[in-house]
Amino acid sequence: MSRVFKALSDPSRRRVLQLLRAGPMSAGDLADQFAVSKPTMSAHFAVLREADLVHVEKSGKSMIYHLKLSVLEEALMGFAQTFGLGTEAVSTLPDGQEVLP
Amino acid sequence: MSRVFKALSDPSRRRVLQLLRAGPMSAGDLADQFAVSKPTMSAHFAVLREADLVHVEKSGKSMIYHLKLSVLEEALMGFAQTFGLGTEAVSTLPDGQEVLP
DNA sequence: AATATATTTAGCTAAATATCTAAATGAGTC
DNA sequence: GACTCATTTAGATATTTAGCTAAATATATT
Repeated sequence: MSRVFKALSDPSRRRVLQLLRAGPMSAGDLADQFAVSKPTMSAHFAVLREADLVHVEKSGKSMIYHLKLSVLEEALMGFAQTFGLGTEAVSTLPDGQEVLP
Repeated sequence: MSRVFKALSDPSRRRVLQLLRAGPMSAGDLADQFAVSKPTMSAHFAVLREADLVHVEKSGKSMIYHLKLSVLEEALMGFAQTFGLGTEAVSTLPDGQEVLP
């Protein structure tokens, strides 16, 4: 849990996760989106791996990173729930309409 | 946002927030729940203040800390939402039953 | 086998963090 | 005003972090 929040405490790492939302991406393609050196990004990837927020698949000479959305969800929502957050029934019905008893 | 996640990345600080869920508490009473020195806890409190997760009220010679649940909620759920998390309509209806169109 | 490409590891610096003890500040109390 | 209690600040040290360049590793390609 600490590792997840630590991972999320850096804007670059949060952006990596956002990029991976759209689908798996190689380390190089990810790194190209950032202004820092590739070794620096590699270190960020390592932090995300240690937090188990991504999973890597080897493909030829590339490393393909995948977002582990379920892990993010579990950590974020699990923690939120310990504060009673995130589980209130929020209506998605048109305004004024209700589910009848 | 970074500051919030940084604040949440420490177990002691997360526990401080949990303790404050039950209601406001003084710095000393909070610190008594932990094995580290008071100055160390004071530093943790400062991190929580900088993340705007708590607010402090002076009372006599004590400092009373309050949880800012709304700030925690905004940060946590706001971030979750950028991943499509936390807003899925989770049915609270009896199994098999549905809202008709 | 030599070369090229993709990524990580090594080794470094600078800055931030967590911890401590001792000292300073602030607010009641005698 | 002197004393006590609650908390924070100062100063020291050890660890971690983010960043860099240069080197190493692994896989393809020629």
